[in-house]
Amino acid sequence: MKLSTKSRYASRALIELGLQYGEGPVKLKDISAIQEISLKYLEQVMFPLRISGYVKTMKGSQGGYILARHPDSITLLEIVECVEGPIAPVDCVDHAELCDRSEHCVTRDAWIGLKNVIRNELGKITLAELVEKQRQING
Amino acid sequence: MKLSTKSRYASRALIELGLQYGEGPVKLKDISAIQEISLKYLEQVMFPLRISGYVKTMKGSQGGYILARHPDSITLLEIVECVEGPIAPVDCVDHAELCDRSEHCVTRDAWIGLKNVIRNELGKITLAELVEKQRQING
DNA sequence: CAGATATCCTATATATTTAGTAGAATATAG
DNA sequence: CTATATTCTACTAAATATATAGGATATCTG
Repeated sequence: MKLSTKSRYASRALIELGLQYGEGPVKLKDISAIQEISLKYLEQVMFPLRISGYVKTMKGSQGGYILARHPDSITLLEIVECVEGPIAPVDCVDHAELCDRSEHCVTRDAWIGLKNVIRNELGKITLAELVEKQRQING
Repeated sequence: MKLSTKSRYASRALIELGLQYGEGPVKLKDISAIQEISLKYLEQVMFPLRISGYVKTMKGSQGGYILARHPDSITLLEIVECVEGPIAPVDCVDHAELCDRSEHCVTRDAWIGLKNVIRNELGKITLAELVEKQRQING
């Protein structure tokens, strides 16, 4: 039951973008330095976030990343599922056909319940909240 | 955010033991056949459950496994954490010292909240409930 | 006591996933 | 034109997951 570094890096990167929301593009190089994340790896982590429309980019000098949506409208669930794929503690939860016993499996029902509480919890946390907390910490 | 096969196999194996609770030992060979789990792998999965006192074993002919505790007193959380180790979506949740920024990390707070809802959900589900549902399915 | 059986213990193997690294191509500001 | 930043593709090392294998040990039964 671990999140990969992709979720963690993506969350922290988007918080950095949130801190600069409305103030022009932020370079990955800067995020990489502040958050101590490999630049090259961060580029890959950001890729699906761009494809899914959470961030926009501008190439070239003075380019960088900006949030494509208001921080209020982005949840931690969206970030995690975007970079990590759909959250499901067991594959059969989303794909019953993977296992013969899915139709009459009591544990599967438990895993479905688990999936729901995880998604519900992460869905309640918005990027805006995280950014605001970060602002208070930064002072 | 995946559970390993250990959690899934352990849960299903303990349900089988629960179905026979009070009726003598159950052989892994039988569980292996019913649940379609490799016998040799199942032996390894059961090991920590014995060490932690969830099951007792009897060697030799007519031997096998029995629950060492009443199904009412065993939760899915205990089973999962026994075979898989403590549940924490990110390592820093249980070990703040792993990361310099733990003290002032807003994402870590979110991961702690996530850990809590996961453990709470799994902690509410008892083996007895799962066994009872399985009985109804078996007819 | 002998033999069948089932667990116990340790070692090894394979496949997949994770977490990066590397380098060249593309686009843009100045 | 040049420096800069993203884009795209490929590759790799390490860790983890998922087993398989074989022999040792203990126990019931005849």
